[in-house]
Amino acid sequence: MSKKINILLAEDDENLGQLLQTYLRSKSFEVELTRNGKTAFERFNESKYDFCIFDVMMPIMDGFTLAKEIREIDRKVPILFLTAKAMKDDKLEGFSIGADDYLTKPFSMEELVARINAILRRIEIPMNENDSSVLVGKIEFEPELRVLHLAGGDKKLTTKENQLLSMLVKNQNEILDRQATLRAIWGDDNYFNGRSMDVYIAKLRKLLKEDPSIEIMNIHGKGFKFIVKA
Amino acid sequence: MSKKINILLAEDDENLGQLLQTYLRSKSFEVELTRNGKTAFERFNESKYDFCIFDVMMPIMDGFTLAKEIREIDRKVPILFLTAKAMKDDKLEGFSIGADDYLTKPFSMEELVARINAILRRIEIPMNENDSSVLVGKIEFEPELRVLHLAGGDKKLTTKENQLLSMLVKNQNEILDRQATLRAIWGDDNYFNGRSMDVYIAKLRKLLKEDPSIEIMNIHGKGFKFIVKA
DNA sequence: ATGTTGTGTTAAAAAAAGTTAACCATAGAA
DNA sequence: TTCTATGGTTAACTTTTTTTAACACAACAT
Repeated sequence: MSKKINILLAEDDENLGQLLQTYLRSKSFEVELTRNGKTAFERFNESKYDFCIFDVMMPIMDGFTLAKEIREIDRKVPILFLTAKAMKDDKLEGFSIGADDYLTKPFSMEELVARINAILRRIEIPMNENDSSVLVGKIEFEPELRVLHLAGGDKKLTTKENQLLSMLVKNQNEILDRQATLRAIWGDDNYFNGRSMDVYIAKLRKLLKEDPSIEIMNIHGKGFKFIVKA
Repeated sequence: MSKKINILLAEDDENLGQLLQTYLRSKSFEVELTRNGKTAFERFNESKYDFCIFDVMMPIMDGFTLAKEIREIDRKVPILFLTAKAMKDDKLEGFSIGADDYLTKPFSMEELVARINAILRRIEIPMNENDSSVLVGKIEFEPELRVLHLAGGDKKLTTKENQLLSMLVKNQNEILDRQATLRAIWGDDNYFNGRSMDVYIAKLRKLLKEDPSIEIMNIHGKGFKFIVKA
């Protein structure tokens, strides 16, 4: 659905760094790993990150200093500290810089992800994709408004029609997995939901047949493929 | 000067509750104190709060349940838990509900305020708006006064019309969950209340139809989505 | 080929939502 | 007090949306 979240991770401990990167990637985050505050700051200025995770104690430039630097050029990007010391003063120093949270080592991966998600819920994730209007073949499709602009006039789509067409278009020229789609839209991939989906495929084919360059192709046993011929 | 932050505090311990309220007020927060989850939920639906602080263990309705209810109708308002138990499971349960932070008793007042500020830094505090007036499309809506300024003249809204429109507007462009809304406004989501809600949706559509850029869209089986077209 | 499973399609049934009006409770006016 | 205006609920009927059924056919396996 939404774009992947970009995380900038600064952790000098080789093992922990790798572990975090691997785990977070498995949770569908984009993770850039740096080994100290200096390089982290450089990376921050080169790319756009949605989230920062900094170890407090690092060589060359520590996490607090790094955060302070970053806050001067970006007062909103969320920062979460990892710290070995559980001292209260540290906590406060972190927050006064503008940290959003901190975790004391050792911590569980689940808790880290839970906290990241709690913070992310707050912020507006700027999506570049302007999916307010998509041109599919010759037909204009507005998923947000659930409208298809056909030659004969606008056609309002129902909830299910809209969801299914959205997924097809988003994965155009790729196989849209049958089971995954059923779970995504119907919540469960039982037999009847499957038949229901087939009914909607038929409806969409009928709606889109005014543009012969569009085809919803069935991949036997796999799913459907939305194709727009050149 | 920015407007005061409105905090909804739910704490059954008389002493701690008073203490927190007093301290937070001294820090220039507006604090509403409630003694259990049930009344807190009612208060939440009546007014607008920028921040929630909930004790986990409370009579009648506990903090987690309260948070779960609130998250269904407001997925953004920050929630911080106060808990006596330091059990890891509890932490996770809290975060998965969408908590932003938690503090284990006993905690220091300074740390509480530091954490509140850390979280508030993230969110857009809609302060400038004399939240007594919202512009929705071309139509001005004053939830506090329960008035819609229509082209033909002012229209006084009934309690239910006002509550429903408020919730729709507050969650505009997002799905307003049918069940959650029923629980929030009608207290219970039985069949008849559902039909009643549909009647009010019809009334609101009729009222708002003078602005064609406004649409109350039904998401079959889920709820309604208040949309203002560009 | 033959049987089995998956898909295409249309129609009927069921569920959800839209709409209008009748109904009911209650608070204030007469 | 009764009457009336108001807000809210229930009822009745309509339309829309979704699911299930039915039957035909295609794809695949044996």
